[in-house]
Amino acid sequence: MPEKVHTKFGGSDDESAQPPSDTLTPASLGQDVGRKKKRSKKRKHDEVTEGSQVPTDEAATQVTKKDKPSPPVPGSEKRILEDGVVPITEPKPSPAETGLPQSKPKHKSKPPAAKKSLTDAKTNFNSLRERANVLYESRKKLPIFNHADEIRQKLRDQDVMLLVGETGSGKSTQIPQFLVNEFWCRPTPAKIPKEDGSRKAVTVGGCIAITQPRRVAAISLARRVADEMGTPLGSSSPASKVGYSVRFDTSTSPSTRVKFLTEGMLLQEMLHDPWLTKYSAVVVDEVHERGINVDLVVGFLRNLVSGNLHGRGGVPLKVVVMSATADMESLMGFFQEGLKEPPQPPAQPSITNGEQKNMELSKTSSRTITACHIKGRQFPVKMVYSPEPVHDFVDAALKIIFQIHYKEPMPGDILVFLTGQETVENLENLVNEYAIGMDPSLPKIQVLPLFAALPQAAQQRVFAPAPPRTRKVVLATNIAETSVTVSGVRYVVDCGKAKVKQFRTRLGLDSLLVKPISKSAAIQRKGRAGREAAGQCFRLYTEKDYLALDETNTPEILRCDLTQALLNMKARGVDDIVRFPFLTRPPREALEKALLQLLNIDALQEDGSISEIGLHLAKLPLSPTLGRVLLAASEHGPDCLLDVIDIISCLSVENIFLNTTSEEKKEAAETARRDLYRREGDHLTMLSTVRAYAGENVDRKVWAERHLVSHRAMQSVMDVRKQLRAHCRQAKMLPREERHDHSPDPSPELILQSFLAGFATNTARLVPDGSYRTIVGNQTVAIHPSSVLFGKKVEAILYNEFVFTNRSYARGVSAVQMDWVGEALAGR
DNA sequence: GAGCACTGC
Repeated sequence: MPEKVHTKFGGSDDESAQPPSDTLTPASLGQDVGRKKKRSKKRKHDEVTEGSQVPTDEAATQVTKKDKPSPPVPGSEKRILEDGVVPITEPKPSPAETGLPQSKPKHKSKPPAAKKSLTDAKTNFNSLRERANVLYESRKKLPIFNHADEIRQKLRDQDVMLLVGETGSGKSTQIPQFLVNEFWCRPTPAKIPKEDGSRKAVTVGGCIAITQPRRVAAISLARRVADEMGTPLGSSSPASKVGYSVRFDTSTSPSTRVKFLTEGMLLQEMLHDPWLTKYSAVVVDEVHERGINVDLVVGFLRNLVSGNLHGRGGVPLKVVVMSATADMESLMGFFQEGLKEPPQPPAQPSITNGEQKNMELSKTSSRTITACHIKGRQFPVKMVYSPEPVHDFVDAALKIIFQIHYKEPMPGDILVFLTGQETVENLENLVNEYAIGMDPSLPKIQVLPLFAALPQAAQQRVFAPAPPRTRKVVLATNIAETSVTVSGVRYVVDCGKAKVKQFRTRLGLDSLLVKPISKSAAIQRKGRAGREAAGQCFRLYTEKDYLALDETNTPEILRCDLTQALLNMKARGVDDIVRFPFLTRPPREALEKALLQLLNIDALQEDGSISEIGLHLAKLPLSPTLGRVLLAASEHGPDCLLDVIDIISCLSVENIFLNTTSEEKKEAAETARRDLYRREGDHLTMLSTVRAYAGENVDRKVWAERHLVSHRAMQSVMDVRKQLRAHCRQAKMLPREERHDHSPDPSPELILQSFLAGFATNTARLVPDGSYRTIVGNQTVAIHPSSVLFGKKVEAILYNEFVFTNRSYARGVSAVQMDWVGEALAGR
C-alpha cells in the first residue's frame, strides 16, 4: 500500500458551476480518436462492409461514393438520446415542403448497407428539422447564445473581431450560425482586375470558413452544426449548407455556406485563391494552440484585411479570431498595427463594386477591432498542490491514485497526465501490482494506458465505461489534453511535464525533451476533471512551481524547422520575409537557415525569389525536402518515381513498424519481418513493405498483424501514396493510366541518389573509431535502434531525421557511397 | 537499444 500523501488544499480558480450540457460529446470525439477510419472513401467502404477483405483501389472507388449521407454516427445518436430526445424513426421525405431540389443525389450505386441509414440521401428533411428544433433548446442554454445580437452588431460595424470563449461556451458551433444570414455574408457580384487591365465579373463571398487545428474536430463540428441547422452534411445532398474539408476527405456541396476546415487546408486554398474569394468570413478557432499553420493563417489574414481588397473586388472579409485563453492583448495589437498602416500594395485603380453598401462599409468602418469575452461552463474543480517538490512523479502519482481510490466516492474515474509511453507503462505496472494487494471490499481498479502509438483497439478501451464497481485509471500522455476527451473523469493527476519537440537551427537537429508545461496547459489539464461533475485536480508540483510556469505554450513557430512555412510564404508572394507580420517573430538565424535550405534545394533563385521548382514544391503535401526528392526521382523515370513515392509516403507518416512489447513477440516480429528487410537500409525496407502490403489481396489487416506492421499507419501510407500518384499524373510526371502489371525490381542507386537531392546535408561517414560523423558539421550521430542498419558499419549513411533524445540519433537510415554524396553536395 | 502531440489541393 502506498503510504499516505500529505496534501494541502489550494484555492479553486473556477467561477462558474453550471453544468456544460451541450458541447460535443466525449463519445463522439472518442469515436474518431486517433484518426479513425472515416478518413478515406475506401475505408468508409471497409466499415460498411464490415470486413477486413481488401478491395482493390478501383473496386473501392466504384462502390463507394464520397460521403454517404450521414453516417451511422453512434456517438451522435447516443447523445441525442441523452438529451431526452426521441430518436428518429421513419424517414418521411417531403422535399416539396422544404423547398429543396427534388432531384436525388447523383449516385445510385451504393452498397446495400448504406440504404438502411436513417438519414439517407432521400433525406428526411422534416426529421432533420425536428431534430434541429430540439437541439435549438439546448443551444439556447449555451453561454454564448445571449451574445448573438451583440456579436452580429459588432461585426456589422467592424471587420475584425477577437473572441475569447472559454471551454464550453459554444463558440465553435454557434458563431458560424450567428453570422451565416447576415447581409454581408451574401454572395456579392464584383469585378476583379485582371493582369491585362480588364475586369472580370465574379461572385465574391457567400461562405464562412472556420478553421480547426485537428481533423477530427473539423469533421465532428461540421456534423454537429449540420444537425443544429437542420441540413444534411456535406456532399450527401446538393442542398447541404454545412460541409468540411480536411486532407483526404472533403465533403461540401454547391450550397455549402459554413465550412469547417483544418488550418493546413485553408493555407492550401490560399495558395490557389489568395484573396479567399469564396468566403465572406474566416473564423480562426483555437488560436491559443499556436500551431505554425495558425500563425501563417493569421499573418496572411492580417495582410488581407489591412490591404486594399482589390482582389476581392472591394468586398470586405470579416475575420473572427477565437481563443480559449484571455491572452488577447497581443492579438489585438497585432491586428491594430496592420490597420494603422496604409493599404499595402500600391492601390490598383479603385474597384467599383456591385454593391455600394459594401463599399461604404469598408470605407467607414473596419478600421478598428472589436472584442468579446464569453464565460465558459465548467463544474468547479478543487485544486490540490503537492506540499513539496516531487522528484519521482511516477511514484507520487501512484500514491495519489490510491489515495483517491481509498478516500473518494464512486463513480469518478482518474486521468493521469504523464510524459510518454515509458512512464505510462511503468506506472501501469506499478498500479496493477499494488491493486492486487488491495482490500477486496474496495471497488476494483482498471488501468488503461493512452498514448498515440497505442494500437487503435487499445485506445478505444479508454472510452468504454468502467465495469460495475470498478474505477478507471487512465494513464495518458498529453494526447488527452486536446485531442481526446475521456468521459467519466472527476480526478486529474498532473505531473506538470510534457515531452516537447524543439528544432535547433544551428545543428539542424530536432530534440525531444521533457519540459515543464505552461500555465495554460496546466489549466487545460485541470479542466478535464470538471466536464461532467465537480472534480479535483492533483498537481504533482508546488503552487510556487505553478506560479513560475510560463503563461502559454511556446508557439510552434519558435520550435520548428521553418523551411516549409517560408516556402509557403514565398509561394504566396511574400517576398520580404522579414516584413511579414508574424504573430511571434522567429529569430533571424532560424529564418536565414530556412532560406538557405530552400536555396540549397533549388526552391529559390539566387535573388531569393521563388523558382519554378519552389512553386511546384509548395503545392505538394510534403516537406520541401521530400518534395525535392520526388522531383529528382521523376527525372529518373516513372519506375523510380513510383518507388520513391512509396518510400516518401512512409516517411511522411508515423512509424509503420509496431513496437514490440514482449521479448517473444519481438522474436516473432523479427522472423516475420525478415523478408521485408533490405540490407540497403530503411528506405528500401519501406519500399518492400509497401509493395508487399499493396500486393496483399486477401486480407491486408491480417498481413499487417502478422508482420507487426501498423495497419493504421499503412492505411495512411496508402492515402498519401494515392494523393502523390494523382498529383504526379496531373503534373505529367507519370503517365495518365495507372499500371497494374508488374513492378520491375527497384534500383537502389537511383532511389538513394534521388534522396540525396533533398538530403545531401543529412549524411554521415564512418570514422576510424567506428562511429559516424556528419559530413557537414562533423557531429557525432548514432544509428537509431529502430533502423535496420542499427549496429551495422557502412561507408556512409543518408538519414531522414536527426533527433536528440538521450543522444543524437539518425532515423530513417540507408547506406550510400561517399562519391554519391560528393556529387550531390557539389551539384549545389 | 528506443518511440510528446498535431497537420497538408
